[in-house]
Amino acid sequence: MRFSLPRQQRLLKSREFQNVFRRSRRASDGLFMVCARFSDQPEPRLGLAISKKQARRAVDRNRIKRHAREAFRSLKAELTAGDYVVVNRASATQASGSALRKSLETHFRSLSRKSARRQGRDSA
RNA sequence: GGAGCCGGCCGGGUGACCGCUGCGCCUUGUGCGUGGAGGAAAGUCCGGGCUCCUUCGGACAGGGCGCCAGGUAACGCCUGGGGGGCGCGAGCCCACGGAAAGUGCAACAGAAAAGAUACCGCCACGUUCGCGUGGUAAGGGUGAAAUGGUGCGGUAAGAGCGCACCGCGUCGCUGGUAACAGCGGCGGCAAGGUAAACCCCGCCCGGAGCAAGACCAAAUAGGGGAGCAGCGGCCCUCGGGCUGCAGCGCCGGUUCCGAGCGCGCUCCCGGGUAGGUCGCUACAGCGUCACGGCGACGUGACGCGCAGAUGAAUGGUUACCCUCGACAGAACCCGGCUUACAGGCCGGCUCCCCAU
RNA sequence: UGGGGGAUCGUCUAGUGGUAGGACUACGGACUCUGACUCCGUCAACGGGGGUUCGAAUCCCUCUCCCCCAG
Repeated sequence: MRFSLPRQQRLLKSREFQNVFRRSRRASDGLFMVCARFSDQPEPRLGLAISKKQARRAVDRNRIKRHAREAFRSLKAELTAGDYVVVNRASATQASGSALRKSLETHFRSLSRKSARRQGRDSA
């Protein structure tokens, strides 16, 4: 099932998050920062780092996480393999659902494109 | 028709496709079926269950509660009643025990802030006409609060000084389980306020919290050095073991005592690690009916199975409809309280206006 | 998720029921030829709401915000 998002394609351990944060490409705006570390694993994987500091209410955190998962799931097929971590900024709490989706999709695509260019240059 | 009071309830709906997650099933596949947030899941303000800590007993601290009766596992909650206050009313609100056990406090103002006194006054006497002495607390004035209130009598002026009514205290009777109420007698104004000041009285309370705690597997370690090690008995492989007293420690997050428990002790150095399972949802459970009760609630019968994640699940896209959707997301579980909340529904009741 | 602590001038703080005090800063003045130092003065606060009390920063209830601890 191409559009599914099982737990194997999620980042769960603290070590895995540290691994991404240590060396990663980043894209950000007022709503999110997305970090990506590319590797030769078969599928792209998603990690969520939705902080309580930036989204105080549980409802807001859950909403942001749902939109992040959904955006990743729908775009997964066209993304380069690697680990992606989504970090929320303060204004994401007030943003509408469609704005969150749009921002996330932009970040995922641009990071994926950068990696494709880099890999092309390396092979050439 | 308008204004208002009380109680209860709902919290977008129906499909399609793509996803997440618990459980079940089998033909184990990216399969099928089925379940999947709240009335507050929130704040963590109370009360319990559960788990561990030796919750053992007592004393003293400390904390909480506070009209009466009942409900409940328990409560600071709820129900009914009493008293007080607000409202025309339906109704609403109240930390509502004790000031005659003791201690403290009351700034400023005021004569005086609690067994003390007299500023302006009033009255009598004296007078050098300035005032002095004595009586008095009705009037003025201060203050948040001033030694019962109103009226009549009384008097030099006054005063519970006397009387009536009210208030207060006390005794009795009646009603009520009680809080309390009513009636009657007596007392004769004493006993001011403040207890969300200390306190007294009565009742209650051990502490920590599922990151509690239990289990499984793996790995690592089962060390090294220094100092000090009372008295007695027994065993024996002569180095230890068991045991009594003494001693030391714990006595569990307040302390002490008793009981109890543990024991070679103290210091220094070194090594070492984190995965999984259970706890985890079936119980003070939910619904309907009947019975008891004014009610909270209880009892019985029948029916139902209703989230259990662990970076943490309920979403996305789309179609249609409507009154265009508030506050807000379970994390061990219940009972309350408090706070937030678009809009709407149902039932009962009060007041005002109009018509008949 | 659970537990604990806190909120007073712009900043750091004192204040256990009776006029909110101090230091630094800011502003004004004095001193100086000018500046610094020093001295004098001024401005400025009890997180919000409710209750108890004659009177609340202080006592009680409630809400909001901030910080810390436990993986």
